[in-house]
Amino acid sequence: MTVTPPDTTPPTTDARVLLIDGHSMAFRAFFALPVENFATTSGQPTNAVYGFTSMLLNLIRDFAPTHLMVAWDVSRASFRTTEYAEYKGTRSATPSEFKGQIPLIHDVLGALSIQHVGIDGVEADDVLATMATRSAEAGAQVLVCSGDRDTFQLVSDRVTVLYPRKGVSDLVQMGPAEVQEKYGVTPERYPDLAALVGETSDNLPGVPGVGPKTAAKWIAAYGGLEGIVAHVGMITGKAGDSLRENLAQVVLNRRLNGLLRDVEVPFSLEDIARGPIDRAAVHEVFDALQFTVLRDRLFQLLPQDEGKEEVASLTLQHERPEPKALGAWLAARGDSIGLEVVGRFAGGAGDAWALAVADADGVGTVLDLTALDPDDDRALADWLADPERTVVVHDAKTATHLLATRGYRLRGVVFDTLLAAYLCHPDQRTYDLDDLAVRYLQRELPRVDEAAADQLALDLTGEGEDLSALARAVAVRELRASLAADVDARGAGGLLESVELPLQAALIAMEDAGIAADLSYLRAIEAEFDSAVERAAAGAYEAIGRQVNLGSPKQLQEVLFDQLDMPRTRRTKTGYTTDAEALAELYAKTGHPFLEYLLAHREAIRLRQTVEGLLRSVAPDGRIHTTFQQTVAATGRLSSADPNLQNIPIRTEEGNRIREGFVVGEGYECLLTADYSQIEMRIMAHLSEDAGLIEAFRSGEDLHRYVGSRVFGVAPADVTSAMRAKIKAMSYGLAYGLSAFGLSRQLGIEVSEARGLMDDYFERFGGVRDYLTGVVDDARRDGFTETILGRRRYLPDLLSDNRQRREMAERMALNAPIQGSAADIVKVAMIGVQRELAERELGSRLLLQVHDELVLEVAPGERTEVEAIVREQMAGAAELSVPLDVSVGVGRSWREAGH
DNA sequence: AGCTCGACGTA
DNA sequence: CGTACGTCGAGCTG
Repeated sequence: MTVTPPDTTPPTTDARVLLIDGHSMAFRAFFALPVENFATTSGQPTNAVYGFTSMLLNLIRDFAPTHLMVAWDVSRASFRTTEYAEYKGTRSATPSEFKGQIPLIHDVLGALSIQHVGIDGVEADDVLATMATRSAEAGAQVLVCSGDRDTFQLVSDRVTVLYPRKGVSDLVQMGPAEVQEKYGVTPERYPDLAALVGETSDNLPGVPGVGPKTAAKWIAAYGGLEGIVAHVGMITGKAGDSLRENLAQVVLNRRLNGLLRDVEVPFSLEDIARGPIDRAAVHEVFDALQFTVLRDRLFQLLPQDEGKEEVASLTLQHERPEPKALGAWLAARGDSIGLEVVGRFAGGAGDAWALAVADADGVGTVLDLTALDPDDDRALADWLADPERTVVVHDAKTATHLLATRGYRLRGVVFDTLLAAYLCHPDQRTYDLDDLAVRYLQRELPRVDEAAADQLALDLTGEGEDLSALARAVAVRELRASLAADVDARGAGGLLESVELPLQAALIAMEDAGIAADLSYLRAIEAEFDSAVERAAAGAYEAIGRQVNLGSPKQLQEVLFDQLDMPRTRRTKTGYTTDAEALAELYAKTGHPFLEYLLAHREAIRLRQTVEGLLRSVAPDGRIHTTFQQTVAATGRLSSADPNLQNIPIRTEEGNRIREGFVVGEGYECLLTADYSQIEMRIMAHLSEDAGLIEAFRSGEDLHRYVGSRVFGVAPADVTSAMRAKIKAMSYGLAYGLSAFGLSRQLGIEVSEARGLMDDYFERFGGVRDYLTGVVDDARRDGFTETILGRRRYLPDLLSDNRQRREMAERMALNAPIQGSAADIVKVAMIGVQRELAERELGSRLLLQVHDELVLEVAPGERTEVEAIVREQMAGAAELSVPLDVSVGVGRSWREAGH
C-alpha cells in the first residue's frame, strides 16, 4: 500500500468533490441495460460500460465537480469477511459478461483522466468514506455516489449521498434531512438502525420482529446503539426478547457496517482534481466501444478547446489567389493534392458549392464554386481534368459526381482514403474522415469556428463550413501515407490499385447512366397491385369481422393467437412470428380464410411498395440512378441503395412483372444481361481442389445432378428431382456454414436424415470438408480469411468464449472467402468490360451489377460485339481450376433479357 | 425526429 | 440453429 502523501490542499470552499463507488454503479448499469442491446460489432458486451459512462457524464453535467474519483472493490475479501465469513455471502458469482467490462471502464476513466483506485483488504466504500471525510474537512462539498446504503452514515452538511433509486439514471440525493425523513434517525445513527434491522444484501441478519420503525424508536429513546445495549434489560415485549437473543449479531453488524474513514488512500484532494482529458485516448477508447452518442455528449460537456492543443500541429496555410491567378496558383501546387468537395448529391442529381484544395506543404484554399471568375473557372476545369496531376480524395465517387454537377471532370485520383480504410477495416459501417484522422494521424479535424481560425492564423472571411472543408482537404492529403502503409501491410495494395480504384470509375459511369424506367407501365402495375391490396384487405377484415392493421405484427398476433386462438408459432424477441412461412403452416393446420387473405395482402403490399419506391426514384431523365456502395459489405460485395436495384423481385410471376418496367433507353438497341452460373460453387471447387467437384464442372453435366449421382450412388439420369433439390440445398448451404439442423429444417426432413446426407456428401467430396475445416482453422490462427485476390475479413470472434458469437464467426469464415472471391471476380470483369467498351469506342454501357449478373445497355449494331466482350471479360476474370460459365440474354426489358 | 424490430426482396 | 445486403411500416423513445 502506498503511503498517504501529506494533504497540502488548503481549505477550498468552492471545491465540489464527486466520489463514485465504481463496482456498485457498474453493476447496477449492467442489470439496468439489456446486454443484448449493448455490444460492439465484434460481440464485446458493453452495457455496463455504457450505463456507467452515461451516468458519469450526467453527474459531471449536473454537478460540475472540480474533483472526481472512482473507488473499486479489489476482491470480495476484506477485513469484514475475515471477521464474518458469511459477509455478503448470499451474493452469487458475478456474471462473466460483467467482469469483462470492468477493464473497459478503467479505460474510459483513464481517457477521461479520472483517478481510480482499489485497495486490498477494504471495500470501495471505505475508500470513499476516507476521501469524503478528508474533503469535507478541507471545506469542500462532497457527493458520494454509491448503491450501498451504508454510505448514509457519511451524510452531513458537507456530504450528500447519491443513491440510485432505479437503474443508474434515477439518482436520489440523500442529505441529512432526507435520511432523517426516510429512516427517522440522523445519518450518524443510520448504521445503528441498519445493525438492528439487518441488511439482506450484505447477508447481515437483523433482529427478527424489529423493523426500521422500532429501531428508530429505540435509537431515539436510548441515544443510539450503545445506549440500547447498555439498557437492553429494560426493553420490554417480544421485540425486546428478540433483541436480547440476537444482541451478539447486532453488535457484529454494527462493527461491520461502520465505514473506515482512515484508509491509506494514495490520493490527496489535489490529486483528484479534474485535469484535461486525453482527447486522442477518448477517441481510441470510445471508438473501440463504438460509443458515438456518448462521445458527442462528452465533447459537448467540455470546453471547446480542452485537450486540443495538438490541432496547432496541423500545418495549414490558407491562401487566396487573386482573381485570374487561380491557374498559376493551382499549377504551383504540384502533386498529391488533397481535395474536398462540399455539396449535396443524391439520386443522380445535386450541386457542389465549394472546393478545398491542399498541397503537400499544407498550403491550400477554399474556392466558392458559385462565384468563380470565368478565367479561373476554365483554369480550374483544366486542372481538375488533368490526369497527370495526382489527387487524393475521401470518397472520390461522390466528389466526382459533385464536380460533374458543375461541369467539371475530375481525373487523376490516385488514392481514395475511403476505399483504403474499407480494405483495412471491412467490417466497419462508416469511415468518417474525422475518425480516420484520429486513428491514423492521432489528430482531430479542427472544428472550424472563429476561435479556431484565429488559432490557425487563417485569414478568413468566408463560411465556417468552407474552412472545415480546407481542414478535410489537408487531412485527406496527410492520411494518404499512413493509410497506404496500412493497406500494404494488410496485403491489399494490389486490390486498391487494380480493383477498387478502377472499379470506382466504372461505378461512377453506371450511376450516371441509370436505367430507363417505363413510367406508364409502372404506374399501371402500381394500380393493379393497389387493388390487389384492397381486395386482400377486405377479405381479411371480413374473415375476422373487424379491421386491423395488417402490417402490424403486434395486432396480427392478437388476431391469430387471442381472437382466433391458433397454435403459437416460433418465438421472436417480442412475441410470436407472423412470417410467411409460419402463416402458411398455420393455414395448413387451420385452413382459416384470414390467413389466405393475409398472405395475399403481404405479397401485394410488398409489390406495391417496391413499385412505389421505384416510381419515386425516377429522375427527370426518365431513368433510375441507384447508388452503388463500395465500402459497405464486409465480404467485398457491392451494395445498391436509393433505390436498391439488387433486390428487385424475380422468383414469382407477379414479381417478375416489375422487371418489365426496366427497359432499354431511347437510342439504344436492347438490354443485355450476363450472369455467372454457380459461381460460388465453382469457387468452392477451386479453393477446395476437390477432384470430384472439379470433375463435376468439367464434365458439363448438370452440377446438382452430377453431385447427386455421386452422393446417392446412382446414375446421373436416375437422380430424381427430389434428390436434386436436396443436393442443391446442401451444396449452397455448405458455403454458409449450414448445420444438419438447419438443413433438416429447410428440407423438412429429420435431423438424422440430414446428418446422413451430409456424411454421404463429405464421403464423396472429402476435399470440400477438408477445405471448410481448414478455412476456419487458418482464420483462427491468422485472425482473418482471404479471398483469391487477398481481400481480408477479420474475425476476432473466432476466439470468443461466447459460443454463439464464436459459431457465428465460424460461419462468416466459411462464407467470406467464397462470397468475397465471387465479388472479386465480378469486379475484375466489370473493369474489363468497361475498359474494352471504352477502348473500342463503343456506345454500349454498363448499367447494373447484381452480384453475379451484369446488365448492359447495347447501342445499335453492337449486340454481337458487346456479347463477345462480356463473355470474354467475365469468363476470363479469373483463372480457376474450373471454367467460369457465363450465360447471356438480351431483350427490350430486364425481364426479357433475363433467363 | 430518430431509433429498433419484424418482415422480406435479392445473390 | 445458413451468408451478404436495403427498405418498409409499426411502434417506441426523446
